[in-house]
Amino acid sequence: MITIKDMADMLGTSTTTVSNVIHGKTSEVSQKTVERVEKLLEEYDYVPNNSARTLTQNCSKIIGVALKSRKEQYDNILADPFFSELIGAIEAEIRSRGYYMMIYTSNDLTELIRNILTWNVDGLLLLGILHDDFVRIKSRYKKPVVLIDSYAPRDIMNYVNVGLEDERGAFEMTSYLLEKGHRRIAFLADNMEGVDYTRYVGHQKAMAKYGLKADEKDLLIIRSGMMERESSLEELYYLSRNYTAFMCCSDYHAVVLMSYFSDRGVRIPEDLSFTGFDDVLLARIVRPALTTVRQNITQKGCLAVDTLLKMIQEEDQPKWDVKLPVEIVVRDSVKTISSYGSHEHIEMKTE
Amino acid sequence: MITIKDMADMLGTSTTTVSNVIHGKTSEVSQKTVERVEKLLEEYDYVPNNSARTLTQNCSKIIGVALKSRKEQYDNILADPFFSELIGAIEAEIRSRGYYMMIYTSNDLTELIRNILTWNVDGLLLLGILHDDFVRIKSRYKKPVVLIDSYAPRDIMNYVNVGLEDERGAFEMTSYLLEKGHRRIAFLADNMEGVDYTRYVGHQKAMAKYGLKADEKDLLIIRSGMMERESSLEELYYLSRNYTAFMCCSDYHAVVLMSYFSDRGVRIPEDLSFTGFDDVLLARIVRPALTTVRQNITQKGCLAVDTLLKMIQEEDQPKWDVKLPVEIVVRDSVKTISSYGSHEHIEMKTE
DNA sequence: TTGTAGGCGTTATCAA
DNA sequence: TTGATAACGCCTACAA
Repeated sequence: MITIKDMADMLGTSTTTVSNVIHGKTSEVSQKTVERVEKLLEEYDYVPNNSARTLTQNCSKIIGVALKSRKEQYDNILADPFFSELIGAIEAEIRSRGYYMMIYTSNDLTELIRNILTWNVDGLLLLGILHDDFVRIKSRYKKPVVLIDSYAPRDIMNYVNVGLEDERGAFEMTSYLLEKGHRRIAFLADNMEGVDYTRYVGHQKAMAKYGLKADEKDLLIIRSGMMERESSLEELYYLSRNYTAFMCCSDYHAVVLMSYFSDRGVRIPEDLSFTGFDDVLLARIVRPALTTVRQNITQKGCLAVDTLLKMIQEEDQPKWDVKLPVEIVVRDSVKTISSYGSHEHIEMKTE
Repeated sequence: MITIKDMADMLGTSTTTVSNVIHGKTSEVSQKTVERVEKLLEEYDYVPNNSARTLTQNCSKIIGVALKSRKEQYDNILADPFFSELIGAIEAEIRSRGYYMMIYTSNDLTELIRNILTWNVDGLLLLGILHDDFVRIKSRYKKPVVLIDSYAPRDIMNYVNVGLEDERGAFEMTSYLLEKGHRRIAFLADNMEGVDYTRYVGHQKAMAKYGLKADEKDLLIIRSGMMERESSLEELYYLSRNYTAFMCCSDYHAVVLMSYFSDRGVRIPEDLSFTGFDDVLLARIVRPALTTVRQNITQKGCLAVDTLLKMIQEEDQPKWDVKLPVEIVVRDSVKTISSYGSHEHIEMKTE
C-alpha cells in the first residue's frame, strides 16, 4: 500500500502537491507536476486510506443500515424475502453513489449505537424501528437518519420516513375480500404497532364501510417462532374453521400457512382464501399464486438511500414523510363466494 | 463524542493512563486512578474512534464479504434465497465475534479491490469467485482470504475453501432419479465452471454407472435473465417434452420452472419430475414440495467466518479445503416410473 | 506554484 | 505508577 508521503518522496515534492492532484485541484499545480504525479498514481495504483481520511474529514462515507425484525426474534432476518430484497436494493444504491454500507441486524440497541458511533457513520437507515428506540438513537447520534416503515408520533420528534400506504393497502384488500363475498375474515399480524397496526386500521375501516365490526378475536398475532412450530400451525389450522379468508400482513406468513394447510387437506382457495402483503417473489411462485398488496421494494430502498444522501449533502430538505403507493394484485388465492350467508368452508370442516 | 484526550484533561492525567484503563492494563495503574477513569468512561459513555484505532493498529476489525453471482448478472443477488440465507448467517457470526462486516455485491473487480484496500479490511470472504479473479485479488491483497464454493486449480495457488460435496450430491441425486426409473434427464445449470461443473461431473458418473452417457444436448444452461424472460421459459417448456425429469442446480430455478410449467398444464411430478439443490426455504414451501440436495447453509457461513478468524488470529493453520456434507431430501416432486421404456410424458404432450 | 506544519484520535515506546 | 512524545496517513490553512 503506497501512501501519499511515499509518492511525494519519490517525486521530490511535497505531500500537498500530490494530495492536490489526487483531488483534482489541478489549477494550483503546474501541468508538468500533474503529469508526473498522475503517472505515479497509475503506476502504483494508489488507494487512499479511508481511516486516515475519515479522521481528518470527520466523514466516513459509511451508511449504517440497521434492521430490527418485525418479529421479536429472528434467527436470520435475511431469510425473510422482504428484507433481503430491500437490503439488496439498498446496498446497490449506496454503492453506486460512492458510499459504503455497514449492516447490523442485532436487536441489541446499545451495541447498535456503539457501532454507529465507533465508525462515525455519515448517515443511518433504520428499518422497522419503534419510537422509543428511535428516540434513544437520536439522543446519541446527531447525523441524518432516515426511517423505513416507521410510525412514530409526529409531534414528539422530527423525523424523515419512507413508508407505504399501509392503511390504504389493507383497506383495499379487505374491501376486495368483502366484495368477493367474504365476511368471516381473520387478520394475521406480527404485532399491534407500527406497520401492522396501521394495516389493521385500514382493515377495520373497510369492515365498517360494510357495516361490520372487526372483532378482536379475529385478530391473530403471529408471535416469534410460531411459523416454525408445528403446534402453533396446528392451532391456526383449527382456528381456520371459523373463517373463509386469512388476510396476512406478509406474503411470507401467507405462503407458509398455505403450504401447511393444504397438506392438512384444506383446499385453497375453495375452502379458505388467502391474501398477503408485499408481493415478494414467493407470492408469484407459489400455487395458487397469491393475491396480495404489491409494493415496489426496490423503489423503497432507493428512495430511502436517496433521501438520506440528500440530507447528508444538505442539498435540500426532503419531505418528512413519504408514503409509497400500493396496488392490489389479484391472482388465484381468493375465492368468490356467491351467497353471503352460507359458510361452506365451516360446514365442510365440521362434517 | 468524547475522546481520550478530553477525559485525560478533565482528570488532569495523561492519555496513556486513560488508554491503559480502557484496555484493562490495570496492573500498571493505581487503583484510585482506575476508579476515577472508569467513572468518567461510564458517565460519558465513551466510544472509541475506530478510524483512529485502525490507523495505529493497522487492523480494522472489518471483514469484507464479496459476492459475485452464479449468474452473469443479477439485478439483486440477495433475491436468491441461497445467498440471502448465507449472508444472514455470515453477518450474525461476524458480529457475534466482535468484527464488522462490509459487503460488496459488485461484479466490478477493480472497484472491489479498491474497497478492500481503502478500508484495510482484516480478512476477506469470497463467494462464488472464479480462479482468475481470485489470482487478481491475491496479487493486491495480502491478508487472509477464505473462499466459499470455489473451485480453483489447487496447484496454481494456495487457498482455503469452504465448499460442499457437490459431486457426491449430484451423483446421489441422479442415482436416485435413475432408481426411480428416469432415463431422460435434463441437467440445468448456470454455467459450466466451478460448482455447477462439479455437479455435472457427479451427474455424469451416476449416468455412467447405469451404462448411460450424459448427452451434451441434455445440458441446459440457464443464462442470465432467462428465468425472467417469458420466451426463454417457453423454450424450456418445449424442450421439456423430451424429458421425464429436470435436475436443477438450484432450488430457485427448479421452483420457478415448476410454477411456469404447471401453469402450462404440466402436472408435477406426474408429467415431469423436478429436483433441486440447496434446500432453501422455498423448496419446503412450494407444492409439490421439492425433492432436493440439502446443504446446511448456516453451518457453511459460520464455518467460513470461523476459519477466516482463525487465520487472522493466527491460531492455527486451517484445513485448506473443507467439503461440507450433503443429504438427499426426498419430498414430492419426483415420480416413480414403473416401466422404463415408456415415455408417458412425451406421448401425452404430442397427442 | 509549491512547501511547511499542525491536527484528527488512538496506541506504543521509553523515560521519569 | 505515570507522562511525554512520536507515529499511523491524510488534509488544509497558511507561508514562501
